[in-house]
Amino acid sequence: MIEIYLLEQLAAVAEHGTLLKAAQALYLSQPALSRSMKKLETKLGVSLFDRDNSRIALNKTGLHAVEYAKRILELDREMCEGVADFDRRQRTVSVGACAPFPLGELTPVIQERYIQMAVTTELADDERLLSGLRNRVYQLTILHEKPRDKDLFCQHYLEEKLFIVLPKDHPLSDGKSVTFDDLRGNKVLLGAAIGFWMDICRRRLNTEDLLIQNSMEALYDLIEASSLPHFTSDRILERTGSNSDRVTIPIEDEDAKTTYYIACLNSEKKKYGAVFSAAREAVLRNR
Amino acid sequence: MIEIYLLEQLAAVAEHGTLLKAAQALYLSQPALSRSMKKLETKLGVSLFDRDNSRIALNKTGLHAVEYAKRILELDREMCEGVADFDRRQRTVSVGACAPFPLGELTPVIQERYIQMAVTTELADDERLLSGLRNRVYQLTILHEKPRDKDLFCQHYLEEKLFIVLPKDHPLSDGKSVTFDDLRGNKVLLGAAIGFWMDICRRRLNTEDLLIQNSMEALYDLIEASSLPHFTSDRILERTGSNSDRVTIPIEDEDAKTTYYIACLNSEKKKYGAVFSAAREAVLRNR
DNA sequence: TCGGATTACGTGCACCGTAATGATC
DNA sequence: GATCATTACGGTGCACGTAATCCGA
Repeated sequence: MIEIYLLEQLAAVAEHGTLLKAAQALYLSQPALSRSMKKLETKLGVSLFDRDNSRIALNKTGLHAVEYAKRILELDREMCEGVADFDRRQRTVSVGACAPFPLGELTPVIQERYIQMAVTTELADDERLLSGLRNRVYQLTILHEKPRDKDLFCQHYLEEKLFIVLPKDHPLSDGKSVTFDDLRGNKVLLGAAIGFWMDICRRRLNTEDLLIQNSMEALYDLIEASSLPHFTSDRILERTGSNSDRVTIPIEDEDAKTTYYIACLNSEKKKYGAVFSAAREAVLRNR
Repeated sequence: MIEIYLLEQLAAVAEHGTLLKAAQALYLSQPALSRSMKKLETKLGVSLFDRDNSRIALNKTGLHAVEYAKRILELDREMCEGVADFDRRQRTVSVGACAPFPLGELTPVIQERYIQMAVTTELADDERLLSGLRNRVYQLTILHEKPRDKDLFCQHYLEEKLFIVLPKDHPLSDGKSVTFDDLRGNKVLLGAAIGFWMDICRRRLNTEDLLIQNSMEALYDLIEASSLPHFTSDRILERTGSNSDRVTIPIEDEDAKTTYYIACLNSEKKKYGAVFSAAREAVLRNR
């Protein structure tokens, strides 16, 4: 068996052309390299260099050996990274969600159950969520539609309904409820990270009316500083309460209401059982 | 970088289940293995085993690492063999031929020119000879037809004519020459290793009349001990002379005469230039 | 004379073995 | 008590460095 350090040295010699330069690059003395290359030759039982008493050059066999060396070194590197990466993934729960609110609800539940685990969260569209589950990019996902796939385990989580927040003097502020069609033509402030709600807004309102803010800071500042409408939801209102300076009106369209589901691969159902039961309990407590 | 010896030890532990058994298999002490596995873990920065204070078992990350280890070890082994093999091929000329006589002529010529080279020879049919040239199974071939391929270099070598050797009292022994058709119905002794001549014999004579001998010893014994006809050629007669107890008659059919060609890949024409010129000289000397 | 490879010699570290200890069945 | 892993300690081989030599442009 040829040890890795010999292959590294061989690769360095191939790269730098002379023993001296290779030795410098490896922080090694020339004699050490010279001996290593000799050792390699005796171990392999072939000569790898044309020796000119004052200069060495890889011969054909040497070049062939270098190709092997590179492949082995590459694989060795890949192992170092790959194993660490695999280990990290073992200790990480990656949650993909279609919307921010249920993600914010679920994350602490997971953290609590899997103390030693790292939890990473991400918003993504439905397609990426489902493919991510299969690719093991996500271990858990929050969806707003029940997936049909037999290989996924899916549990009902919670509901969310959209509201619009208007200034008191807004023409629509009188009604008990509004529709997306009523809102059409009004500029609306909204955050960028709202998941699938963005699709709904894009479909039901005019694109040019959507004042999308990448930073939540900016969004809150603009809400505060302007009299522009913005969205909220029953779930958010439960948390923060409504602003008495404004009027908060439900949106009555069907697609302003959604049901969230938690899903994972059937094969990992047991592994995340604690999450599912904790989520179920949390929902019941909330009623 | 992870050294090979650590990977070998890891693979052994994976294979044998316990440190003790693995250590025995590796002719190593348990403590040495124990330390090595710890070293591996610190080098990779992950834990590879579930330690039960009295028993260790690979965890998921460990199993993952073992897969890498196996691949690297396999590649390392492949390198050891592959490089030696490559080197051997560099120093070997493999000659494929369609018939034994020109092969016997050419081989010493090559040996003489390439002292340090090993020469291996082989009889094969035309198809294998041509594909073998391209696959680098053969570096040189002796053919009895000029190949059409543009990527092959081909040089005229020598001619050979077939003769039949008959007992003096044989009905055909009077004539100046015979044809295959004349011979049809007569049993004939012949060796198995006669290359493409066997095809000719099969085509022009009855299969059941061909008394094929795998061993040349057996063939010569049978020729000596019987009065059965057998083949020879002008080339062989030049060497051995004719037997005065028998009658040696030329076969006049066109396919009892052949011309041999030496061929190699165009790309290797220079490499074997010495062979081609030596062959040309040998032919001229012979005239 | 300088760049570059090899030889000779001494050194330290890293890997190994033996012995002892710990832990589990 | 048997099996198996770990810790402690002492030994040794081997890969390294320094110094010296050799060779060719």
